[in-house]
Amino acid sequence: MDELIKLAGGTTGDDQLLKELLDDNVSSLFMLPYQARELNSSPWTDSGLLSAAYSGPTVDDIESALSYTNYGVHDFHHGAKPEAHSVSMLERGYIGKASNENSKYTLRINNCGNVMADDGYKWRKYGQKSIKNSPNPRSYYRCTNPRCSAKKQVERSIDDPDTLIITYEGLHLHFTYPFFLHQQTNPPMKKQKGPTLEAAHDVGVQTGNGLEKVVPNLGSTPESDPSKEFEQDLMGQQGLLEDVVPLMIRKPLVVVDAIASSSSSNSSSSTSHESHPSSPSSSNSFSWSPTYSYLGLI
DNA sequence: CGTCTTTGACCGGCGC
DNA sequence: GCGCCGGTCAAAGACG
Repeated sequence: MDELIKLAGGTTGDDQLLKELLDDNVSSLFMLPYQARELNSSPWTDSGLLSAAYSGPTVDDIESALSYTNYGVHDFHHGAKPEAHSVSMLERGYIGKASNENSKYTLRINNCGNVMADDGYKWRKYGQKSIKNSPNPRSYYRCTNPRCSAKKQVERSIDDPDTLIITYEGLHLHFTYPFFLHQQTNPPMKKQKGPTLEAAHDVGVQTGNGLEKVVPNLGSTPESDPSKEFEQDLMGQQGLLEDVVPLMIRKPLVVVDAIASSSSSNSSSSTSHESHPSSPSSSNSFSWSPTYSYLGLI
C-alpha cells in the first residue's frame, strides 16, 4: 500500500484518502482478476445493455493496462462516431512503450475535426508551456477533485495534428470507476435504504454536447424511475462518488486512466486488496461545477 | 461576483 | 557554476 501512496505522490491528505480506499473491503479497483471477469460476464453485460450505454474500457482492458510495466502508450483513434470505442483497447492496438518513468500512462487519440476528445472528467488547466522542438504547446491539467492527485498533460502530435498525446500521471481515482460501473451492474440482490452505490447501475449516455440521457430499461420495477433514482442516490454520496456523475452522464469517449508502475506490473500484489471506493459519510465538502474541461483546449 | 483560463515568472533538475 | 528546459505558481483577464 505504501507503494501506491508513493505512486499517488500523495501528501498527508492524499495518504488519508488512499488509506480510506485501500482499507475498505470491496474495491473495484483492487478486484481480483477472476472477480472482474465474473462481473464482466454478468447478465447485463452479456445482454449488451451495458455495452450499449457504456463504451469505456472493459475489465480486460484495465487488466491489460495494469499488466503493463512502467509506461504504456495506447493508441486511440477517435472517429466521428464515439460509439466505436466499445472496441477493446487491445483490439485498438498498443503502439509501444517509451521511457522508464513510473506512474505515467500515455495514450494517443486521433481527435478528428471538431470532435473534442473528452474523457468525461473535470480537469483544471494550470499551465501551458511551449516545448522545445515542438510547434505545439503542452497543456497541463489537474483533476479538480481535491481528493484526487491526478494530472495530465495534453499536446498535439508533431506528426499528426489530429492526434492528441495525453499523459496521465499520479493515482487517478477515476480509474476505479469503470470497475465501479461493472460492479454496480450486478443484479441488485437487495435494495438498501437511502443513498446506495447500487444507483450507479442506471447508466446515462450523452451524445453530442447535450445531456441526452439514455436510460436502458434494466428490469426495474414499473413504478420506479431509474433516472431519478440514479440522480438522487448519487447526490447523496460524497466526494469520489460524485465523480461518477460525469462518467455516467457523459459518455466517456475515452477512459484511459491507468496505473502503470513497477509495483503494479504484478497485478496480484495490488489486486489482492479488496476495498470499497467510497465510505459512507454525510459530509459533502465540495461540489461539482457543471462545466467540464475538454482535452481539445490546447 | 465567482469561477476558470491565460500567461509570464519562478523554481528545480539536469547536462555541460 | 551556468544555462537550458520542463513543470508549477499566481496574478490578471475573460466569461457566464
